[in-house]
Amino acid sequence: MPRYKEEEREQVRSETRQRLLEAAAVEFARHGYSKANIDDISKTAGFAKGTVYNYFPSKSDLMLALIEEMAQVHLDFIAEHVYDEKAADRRLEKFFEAGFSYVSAYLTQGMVMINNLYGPHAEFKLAMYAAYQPMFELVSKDIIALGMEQGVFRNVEPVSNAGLVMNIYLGIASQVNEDGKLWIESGPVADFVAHALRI
Amino acid sequence: MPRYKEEEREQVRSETRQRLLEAAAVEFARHGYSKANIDDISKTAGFAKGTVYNYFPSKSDLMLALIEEMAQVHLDFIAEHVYDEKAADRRLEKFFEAGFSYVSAYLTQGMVMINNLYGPHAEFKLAMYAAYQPMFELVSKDIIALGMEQGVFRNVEPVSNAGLVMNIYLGIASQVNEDGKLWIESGPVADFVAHALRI
Amino acid sequence: MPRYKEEEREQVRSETRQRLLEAAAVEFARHGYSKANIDDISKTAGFAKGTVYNYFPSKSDLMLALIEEMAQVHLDFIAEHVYDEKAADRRLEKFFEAGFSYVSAYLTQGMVMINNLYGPHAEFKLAMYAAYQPMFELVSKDIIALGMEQGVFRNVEPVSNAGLVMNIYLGIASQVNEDGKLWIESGPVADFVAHALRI
Amino acid sequence: MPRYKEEEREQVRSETRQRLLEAAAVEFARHGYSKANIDDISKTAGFAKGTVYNYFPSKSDLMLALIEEMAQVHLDFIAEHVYDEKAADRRLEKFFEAGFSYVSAYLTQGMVMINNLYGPHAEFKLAMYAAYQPMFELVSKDIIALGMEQGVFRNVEPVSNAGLVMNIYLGIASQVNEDGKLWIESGPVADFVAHALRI
DNA sequence: TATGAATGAGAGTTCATTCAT
DNA sequence: AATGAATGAACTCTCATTCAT
Repeated sequence: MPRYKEEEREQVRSETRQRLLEAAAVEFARHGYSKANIDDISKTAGFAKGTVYNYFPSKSDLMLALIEEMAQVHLDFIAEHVYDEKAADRRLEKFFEAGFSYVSAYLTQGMVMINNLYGPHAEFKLAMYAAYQPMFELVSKDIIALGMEQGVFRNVEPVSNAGLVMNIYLGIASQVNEDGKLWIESGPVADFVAHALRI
Repeated sequence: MPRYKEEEREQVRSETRQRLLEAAAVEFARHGYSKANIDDISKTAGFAKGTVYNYFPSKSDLMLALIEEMAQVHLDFIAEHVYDEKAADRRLEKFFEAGFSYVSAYLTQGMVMINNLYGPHAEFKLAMYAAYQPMFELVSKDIIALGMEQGVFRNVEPVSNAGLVMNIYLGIASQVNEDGKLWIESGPVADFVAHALRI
Repeated sequence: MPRYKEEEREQVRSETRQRLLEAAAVEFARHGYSKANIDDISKTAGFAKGTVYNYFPSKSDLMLALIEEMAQVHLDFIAEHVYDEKAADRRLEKFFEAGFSYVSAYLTQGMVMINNLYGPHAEFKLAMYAAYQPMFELVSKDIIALGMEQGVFRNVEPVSNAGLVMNIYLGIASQVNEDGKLWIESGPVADFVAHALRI
Repeated sequence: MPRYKEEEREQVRSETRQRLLEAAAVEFARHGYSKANIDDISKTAGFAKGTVYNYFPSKSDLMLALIEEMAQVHLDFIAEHVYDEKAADRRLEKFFEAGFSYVSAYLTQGMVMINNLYGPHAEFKLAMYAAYQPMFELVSKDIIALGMEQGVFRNVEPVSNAGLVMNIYLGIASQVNEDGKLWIESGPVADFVAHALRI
């Protein structure tokens, strides 16, 4: 049996899919979902128009797949840094630090994230909420609730305060410029939030 | 001279324009800028397609006009309440209270504001920044800087902290549901921010 | 009130619609439903592509409207001649005579009729059956059953024999060539059927 | 010489070809020629897309090959039964009986036959006429002309009357439902035609 | 001032066909 | 002999915009 051939094919498919997702992020970021067009996405990925449809049934499925992928990478990126620390206030700092690094490093993905979160497509908004649930929990449990246990944060409602923290993060993240610069650094932001939460 | 006729005509034009802007808000909110269509906007306003073009040169000019109009109403609404108070911390409370009232009362306008702020159209984003500059100044000067003068807020950078406050406001405002409900009330939010700013 | 303008508009719409239906018949006849394309239909009618969609919501709705229209004209054409006669056997002759005239005169419509009746589109086939029900009844009641009453036809089941007569008509009609010629004339066919039905 | 290997390969090719033809019949019957697609045909046959092109140069060649094959089977099926009888009127009965059995037993092939005969593809229509010529001759010579020789049929033009008989057969055959049922049985039809031809 | 018929560029999607493996 | 990834022409449908009335 041509098992070797099989694997090779799988490899090719996987790489093509990845290139398409990256190209989709670029185009969605540049023009927004509605104005981005499949032809350009394919071309950007180095393929012909039809190839997209060998991998994703429709434009919106392409976006949904991209959302999944982005959320995973984003979470991994942040978690890796946050869990380096044990103290909740240090974790808070790391959250903003890593978070801002992410949007600087992944400019296009960041824009797509923001567009979906605040944009008019209910379908994508819901998919975002679902995909970002783990990150939300990281903040509410492994930072805020933890800080309360550790006695560094005052007694607040972890869920709604996690909401505020995420809001602040995303609001600022939405304002990266095209060089990956933000109008404020992670330090002052963490500071602001720490003041709000500290005992 | 038929001055009286002139005024009457001016009156009609003004009302038609207003109805078109309101209809535009409804349709832009419902479908987003790209998917909203001129025909539906006219129909919603009770006119035929061509009428839009008698008032606005293009779809994007319609949006730009709407941005102007919305920002004005929004600012008036908030200013009216904020300037009722003299104390900066009370003004902060009023800011969130009035702000949340606005997005509850003006659901469609609120959605359009958010879509433009966080959406992919650079042109509209810039127009938003310009149009919301006065509100930004209200926060930085007449709330934060004032609070520092009054000795209730610690010594912070007024501009960047105004940015944070606006971020928090807009981030939460972006999550109104279709009944005008928000996931958090203005009290806790003002409280969170007050904690962050208070001496 | 601009009643005159209104009527004029109605007039224009009606003519445009008619031209589109005729062009559709031409293109559907020439290439079949699937291969016929909206662009060519519009062009044939002397309009741009988009105009079709100002009159018919979709390609298949265009076909359905065409089926309605054709069936009406077809029935009127045949009924006019058949009801000239009182005797059932004369009516039978007239049915084939007028029927064959119709397919000669309305070449494209005839082809579309046949394609729909015997083609793969269930939706169109059903629409055809519904639209041709009146003609079917003309044959079963006003020819066959009548002939039995008049004592010129033997006692047969009117419905299934009407089916056979329609089959014969349509089968032959399906073989018009592009000059409107048929391989057999109405006389021999009427004769064949008369022999089959005569006492 | 590996003559034995050669035969084995020939065997495989022949079976694959047959399976492809059967799958093509299924898909052409279900969706019509234009909407049927090569991918589904291959999948239905249990092969990958490319395989079709190892056997048939194009989609239309696949249809042409299918037409040949179907006409052969169809003729054999009918001839086998018709030539059992010696008397022309019995042969006529057998013709309809076997004919109707064929379309009941070979539902998909029957549909493809009808679609091609009455459909918009001139190329396929011509191929059908050529492929069904032998059956046409069977009717005109070995039934109608024979019946005239035997003195059971009146003196008619064999060719055009064979046309009528074929028309009747095909017209009725076109109305099989998906269970293989027809709206009329072969008896009454043969009877109708016998009446038409009998002295 | 308001209308709505007509336009045509543009977009998503399908799919016959090719070809390297 | 069989595979299936890639291609790109072709097609349906949408809609901002124009303009004669």
